[in-house]
Amino acid sequence: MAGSDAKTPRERYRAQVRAEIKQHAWEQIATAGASALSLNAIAKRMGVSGPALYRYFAGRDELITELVRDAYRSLADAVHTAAVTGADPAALAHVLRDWALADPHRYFLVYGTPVPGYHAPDEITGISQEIMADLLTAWTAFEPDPPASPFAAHLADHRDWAGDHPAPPGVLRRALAFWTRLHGVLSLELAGHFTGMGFDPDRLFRAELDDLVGRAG
Amino acid sequence: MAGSDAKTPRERYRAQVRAEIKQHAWEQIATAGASALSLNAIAKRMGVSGPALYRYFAGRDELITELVRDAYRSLADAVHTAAVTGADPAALAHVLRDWALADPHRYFLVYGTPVPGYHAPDEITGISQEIMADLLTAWTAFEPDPPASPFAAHLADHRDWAGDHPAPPGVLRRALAFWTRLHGVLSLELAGHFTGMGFDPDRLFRAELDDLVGRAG
DNA sequence: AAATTTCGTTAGAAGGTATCAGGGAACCCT
DNA sequence: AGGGTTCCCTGATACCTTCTAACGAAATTT
Repeated sequence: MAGSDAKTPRERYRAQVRAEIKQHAWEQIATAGASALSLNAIAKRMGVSGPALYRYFAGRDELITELVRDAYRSLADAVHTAAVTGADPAALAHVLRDWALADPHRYFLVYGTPVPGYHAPDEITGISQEIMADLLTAWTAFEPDPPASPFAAHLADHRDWAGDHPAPPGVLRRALAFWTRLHGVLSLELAGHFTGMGFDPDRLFRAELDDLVGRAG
Repeated sequence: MAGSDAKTPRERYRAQVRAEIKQHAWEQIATAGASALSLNAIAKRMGVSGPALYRYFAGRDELITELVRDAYRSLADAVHTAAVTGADPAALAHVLRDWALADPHRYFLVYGTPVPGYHAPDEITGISQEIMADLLTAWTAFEPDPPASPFAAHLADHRDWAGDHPAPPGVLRRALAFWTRLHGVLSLELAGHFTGMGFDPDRLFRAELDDLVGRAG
């Protein structure tokens, strides 16, 4: 967990209660989604009264923001763990898919419909860049210099999202397609848009992945 | 609008009020998203008291379900209008993109994070098949017999979603990729995940589209 | 030991969904 | 045209939600 090494007992207690609140929040989210998250219900389940939670989170929004951050962090860690052991893009794709299927609501918390007034803090864009960096590295190792294209050139001219990663234009293009295409399949699958269509979502995911890595889809 | 040809004055009045409620609902959704939709606020803006709306909709859920249905219908009509005038897949893609950009919250109502207990009624799956049929027809005209693949064969064996459309396996594969890839780009763009990344989302959309129709991406 | 900070409580405002009882208007039928 | 019926709207009510404010108790610091 994050920053549980506190000095004073008060801070330790505080961190522990915050963690407990978040855990209950995750359980609620996993059950009924983020929109059903209720501070009151969490308080009731913790055996304390509603307003008590406001000592630990400024409000529902701050709690959700923290959960989004944790979810991003969790995904970035999963991807990074695989990346440092030399995983190729296909392996990273399955890490992503496994992470998404493990808790669909968590995936939607990160990549789903944006909350009305919510705006991602800078820390989250930083985590997003971490994921992108691992993706770019894996793609560079897998296919050092993919064919260029006008759009790839455009990406090379607007590479804010790539940080200072030295990936060539073709790799930027590959990593971006990797992200958007797999998200397209995953989000539709998790949202249930494939149910009743008959085919196997896992095979679609693999087919799209095969397309990305150059094999026959 | 739908079904405004009623016999009795009572039914005409009823249909008109329902339409007015839905219009206010759309304004609210376009402003702050579906989660911010409030029956009370609609009633207030219409100059009537809260419970009055329950004569016209059983509750918030039924209103949202109706809005989802209307949104689906709107997209299907937009696609179909283009399809019957001989639009190719690229033109249909831009119809989809224009429809999505015209009201992002409406797009998320259809393809966004699913509502907790909500399950799509059969009518909606029917509309979804209409869209698919237009897609399959356009792809068949554009590329009558794309190369086969193991996954395309799987699709041909599980073609519930294609109704009785006679599209060959390769076309099924094309139409599915068309849907998932464009949704991947669009949903991430509309959710704001590209803001701050630097590149032009429209160019990414076109690049993915070029990839789909066989041109160099 | 005293002062201060922190915590959790109850009370309450503001707003939401949804149900119910009743009055009154509108419609339908005779 | 009048009588009966049906439908619509309102206000009251119950039960949620987030969130603020004020108070008392407990723990930490001085």
